[in-house]
Amino acid sequence: MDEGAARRVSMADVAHLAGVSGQTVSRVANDSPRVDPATRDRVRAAMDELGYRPHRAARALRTGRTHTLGLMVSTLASVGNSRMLQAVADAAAARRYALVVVTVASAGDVQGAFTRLRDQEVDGAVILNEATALTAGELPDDLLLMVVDAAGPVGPHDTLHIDHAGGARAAVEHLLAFGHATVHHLAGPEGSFAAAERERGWREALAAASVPVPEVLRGDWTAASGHAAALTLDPDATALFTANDQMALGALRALGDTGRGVPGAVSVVGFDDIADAADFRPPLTTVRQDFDALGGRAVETLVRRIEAGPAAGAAVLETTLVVRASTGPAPR
Amino acid sequence: MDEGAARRVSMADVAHLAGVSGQTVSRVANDSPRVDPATRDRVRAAMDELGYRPHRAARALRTGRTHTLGLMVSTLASVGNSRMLQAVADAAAARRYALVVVTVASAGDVQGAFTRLRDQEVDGAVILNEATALTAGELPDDLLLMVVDAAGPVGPHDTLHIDHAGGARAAVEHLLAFGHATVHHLAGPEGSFAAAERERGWREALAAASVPVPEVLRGDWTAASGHAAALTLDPDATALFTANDQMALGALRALGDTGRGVPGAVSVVGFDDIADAADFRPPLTTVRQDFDALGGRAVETLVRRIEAGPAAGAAVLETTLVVRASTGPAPR
DNA sequence: GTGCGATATGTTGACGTCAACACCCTGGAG
DNA sequence: CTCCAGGGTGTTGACGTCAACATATCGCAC
Repeated sequence: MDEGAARRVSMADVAHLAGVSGQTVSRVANDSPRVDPATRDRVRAAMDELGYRPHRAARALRTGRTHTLGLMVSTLASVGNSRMLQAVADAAAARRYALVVVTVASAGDVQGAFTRLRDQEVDGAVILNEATALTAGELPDDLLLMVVDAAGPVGPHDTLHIDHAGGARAAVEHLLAFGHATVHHLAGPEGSFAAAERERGWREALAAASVPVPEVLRGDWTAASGHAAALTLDPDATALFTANDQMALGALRALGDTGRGVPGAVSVVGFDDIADAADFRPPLTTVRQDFDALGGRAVETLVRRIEAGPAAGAAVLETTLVVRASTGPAPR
Repeated sequence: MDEGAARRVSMADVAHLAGVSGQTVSRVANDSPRVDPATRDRVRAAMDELGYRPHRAARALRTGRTHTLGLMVSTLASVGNSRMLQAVADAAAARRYALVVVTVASAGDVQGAFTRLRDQEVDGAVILNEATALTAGELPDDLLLMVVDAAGPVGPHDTLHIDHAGGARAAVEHLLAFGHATVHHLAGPEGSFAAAERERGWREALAAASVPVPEVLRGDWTAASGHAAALTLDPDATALFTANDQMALGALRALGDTGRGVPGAVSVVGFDDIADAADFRPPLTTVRQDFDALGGRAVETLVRRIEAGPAAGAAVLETTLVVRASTGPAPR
């Protein structure tokens, strides 16, 4: 009776022990209501006794669904992306979906990344549109996608994004309220939706206040690029809005090294509110985006599509301004 | 002939088009040598024409292997963990393995996390032993694991870790060479292997130099905890080794706020060399660990075990000291 | 007592793949 | 000419699950 090799426990084993058919075990495993409570208990007991766990692959083969989500991201080096990943991972786990991560090394690798998603047989995927600058034409329509950081519904896909522009406006208005003549901007890389939106919000706020619009500085989200860009900042500038916190870190160093105190000489506002921002010197005033809500919402929408069906839409999440010590009145 | 619903392309379809049996298609798909080159070309052409992709689930069902790796991690909020994830994801992708991420929310959730890994039917998993403080007793032996940051082979499992102690020694020796009377230490949380090892290296280096060992400060890897701990630093301290860069960031702020210049009054060394460290104020001297090598090595070993077989071992990777501007001579 | 609906359970087969085995050829040795 | 080796290919069946259909049982209305 006792087989040498430990064989996997299958439904048939459970069925045999519980004295029912395999189909009934299947029904119990899938919470079908069509099972007598007494039978259900008996089957459950047999499952526990044998340590039964359903076989994902077999289930996937039969049903065509893998109960797996994908996450496509360009890099995990940026803190924002890491936070998103964590949020998406948690949200997926809460819904008992697995999460596979696909990184897209270069812009030319986007189609390869989609192929990898298809190979994984994911039921759906969250696309972090950061730096990959996807156009509708690049998005396949044979995959169920939730595109984070795209302007509106892209083809048949849902989209979701933070209100980058609104957050940027709030940052600029905060600075203008301190009496600064204008606000300079250290933008993110070209081709990034988030960078473009934040820049747009900055422009709008300046325009609304009828204030001159300085030339834009540009970085690539890294602290190093922020440092380099800030070294070229107009000597007369008194207020700087950087498109993310890490570039703000670099800017703070550049300003410090050139003898311009923050916020004494120059006020600085970042974007993201990464965990470290409160410990920058000085602690950074920044625009907080709620990564957990973003990731949760993305997964929620995706799962609803998987399990229910169509209805593409777009959603926008609000930001909040977190005021710390890097902003103050304009020097007189 | 033309079915309404788009049905998946299977081996049978390819076989039919190429005029061979399904088995021959299978052989081509798996690079079996037992196929006539002409036949192989014909099958390949048919695959391309139909857009055939093998069905992972069916393959997994048949072979019992999913070609999927797991990564278990406590949190992705720390930059080090994110970097590891990225490295592991890239290494797995290079070997055409999928990667599923499992986060373990609390210490009590460890077994739940293993269950999730089993449910995913992973062929093997990389365990980042950060903060979860796994003991051998907690590690299941029905999963193939590669434990990163464990002392030696754990049960049947391979292990791998950075030479934390060696890196710490190098940091301390660097500071002592500047003439500091001793070096204080801001350690990581209790129960963390990395934190314990770094602390050990610090102690060893002090002992080797016959220098007094100050009381240890302790944080939880976050910048905020580093700030709080550093506020309690001995006023006479002139050198501080923090167990990671993010705590160093907090410490830099605390020192700055209490009027102690770095490196004028106090020299500081971190650990990790995160991307931002070069833009701290001042740029941080730190111990670099090569996350890419670590992740690559972990995956490489794991895959070899999966595809070849046993032979548990342990490996240690070296660190390098990166000297920047946060360290200097002891004040006289 | 008959008929019928509702509920509970069982039977069959197929999802796509690949291992094991069976078979057919070709060519060379004896 | 026979036999055999070995390469190339086909046939069969099973992995574990679940949808569809079939069957059994019960209660109740007529």
